[in-house]
Amino acid sequence: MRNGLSKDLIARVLGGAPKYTLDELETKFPARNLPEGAMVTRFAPSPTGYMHLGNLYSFLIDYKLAQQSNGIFLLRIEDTDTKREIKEAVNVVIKALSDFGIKYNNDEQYGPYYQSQRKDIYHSVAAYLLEKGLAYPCFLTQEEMDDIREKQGLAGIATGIYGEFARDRDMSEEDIIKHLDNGETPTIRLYSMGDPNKRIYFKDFVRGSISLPENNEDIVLIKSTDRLPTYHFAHLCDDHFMRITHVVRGEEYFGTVALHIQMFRMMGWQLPNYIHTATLDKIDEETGKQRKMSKRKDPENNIAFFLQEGWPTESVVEYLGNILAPGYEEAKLKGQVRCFWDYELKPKKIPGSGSLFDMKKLEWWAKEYIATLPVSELVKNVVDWANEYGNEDNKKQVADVPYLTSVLSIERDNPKRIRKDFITWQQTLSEVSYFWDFLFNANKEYEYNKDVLREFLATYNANDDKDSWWNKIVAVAEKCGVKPGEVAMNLRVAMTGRTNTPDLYSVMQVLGGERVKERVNMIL
RNA sequence: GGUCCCAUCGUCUAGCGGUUAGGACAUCGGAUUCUCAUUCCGGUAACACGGGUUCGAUUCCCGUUGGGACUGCCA
Repeated sequence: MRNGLSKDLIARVLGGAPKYTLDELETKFPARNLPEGAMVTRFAPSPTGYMHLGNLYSFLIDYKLAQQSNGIFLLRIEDTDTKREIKEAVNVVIKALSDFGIKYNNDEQYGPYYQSQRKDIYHSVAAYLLEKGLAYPCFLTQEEMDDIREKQGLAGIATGIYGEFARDRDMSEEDIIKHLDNGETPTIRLYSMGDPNKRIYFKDFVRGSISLPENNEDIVLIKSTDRLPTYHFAHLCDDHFMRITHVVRGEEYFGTVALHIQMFRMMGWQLPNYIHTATLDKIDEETGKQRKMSKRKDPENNIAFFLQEGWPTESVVEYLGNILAPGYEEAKLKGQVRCFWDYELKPKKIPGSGSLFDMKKLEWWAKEYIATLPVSELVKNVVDWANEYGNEDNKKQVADVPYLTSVLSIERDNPKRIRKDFITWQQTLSEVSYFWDFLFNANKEYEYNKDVLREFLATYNANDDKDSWWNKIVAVAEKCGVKPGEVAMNLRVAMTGRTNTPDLYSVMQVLGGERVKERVNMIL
């Protein structure tokens, strides 16, 4: 602790007098009146214009915890990095939440929810700290700090502004005034009294009891460039005054917990519960090693990728849900729960080690999910996808909804035996492309038995039921001296250009008599 | 370099001192009177290593190795 600054000096240092006292803030943002056990969580992304899988993983946990405890889930925009701000980026965040069916409840009383609009709050808390001698203005320039870091690096000691390197820690009011008169804007730094030789103990919901060395860095609380708070200070102020009970964040924040605990204790505020999640990884193609998913290298790390390719968002939720709530899949297979939102997530079970993202397993979830959909829902999803993300061909495919419906209805009547070859909305359309003449490619390579095709045409009647249709195939086979399967295969290739298709009779019914004849004649 | 986290089949995991180490995905076989898909049946496949503690370690402790995160006026 150092000498506290006078009120006038605080106002000069902060660029204005604080608007609130601590007591006023406590009254303005009172403890929430919620039932026992209700969790208040928040998703707090910085708006970069890009939402990655880690974000999704994180807000799924946040939302789930609030949902299952009858708590509250908030969205807070961490837009304090003015250098990196990107227009429209907030919309990307909001769209991501809504695409995945997540609703947030930003009740007005605890707002605003943009950190850039909460300056009064941060400055009021900073003023309190300045007054108590728990923080101080620091006039170190970027160059000076770079020098310090370099020297520390050379000496092999921890980098940062601490101890003897914290030049302005105990600067007198007179000197502070001199710097101010000189037109300099200070950063506000924490006056750290931590001793790295001592340890700080805490409980993480995922990792259990942990201890870390105390923090002795005089970290920046308020930046000089824009007078906005750093992450650490915003976390302190916002998670306290928004009355967040459970802070879910990536493991990259794990090392800063000692600092955060130090700050909460300094304020005499109740510490939130921490849940530090592990990374989502993949195997690096160049090195063959496991590594965190990367924005630059991995297109599938971008949530938008899954929307563009038409993955059912529900299946992505199921897949990630099973990772963050191990046991979910088993419960679902046993019929104990219908979907992820019915399954209780136990914070202690959230994995503490990185998971490899497994596209094959996602595909399985997607197939399973689509197979449970009524045809009308399938059609709706495919149509919506095509209109938003599809190419011109896709849009033409979905123009005739009744026809699309009959195409997608094939082999869907028996709930126990629904085909599972649809993975994404996009892939669904390409899977059935041969049903549209403008996409149909007659197969010229195949060595047709043209006698078979001629014989078939001679007796074909589009109105035949399945049995009569099959009986005719058998008859053609006998007449031509081949197996019925060969007749079917000749027809299949002629109809679709492919050797693998769903039930041939159904395909031909949907195609219709005219098209069937037309396509056979194209070969003959 | 410093600090911290993690470690069961290829992948995601169950296990909480005594189990034939279980499930799912993937993979490989077999069955299902038209291919494929589906469905059903079956198989291959794991406790990183070394020390302890214990009558007994996958499980508890220590070390090694391996992987990861952090080390910014970014979050």
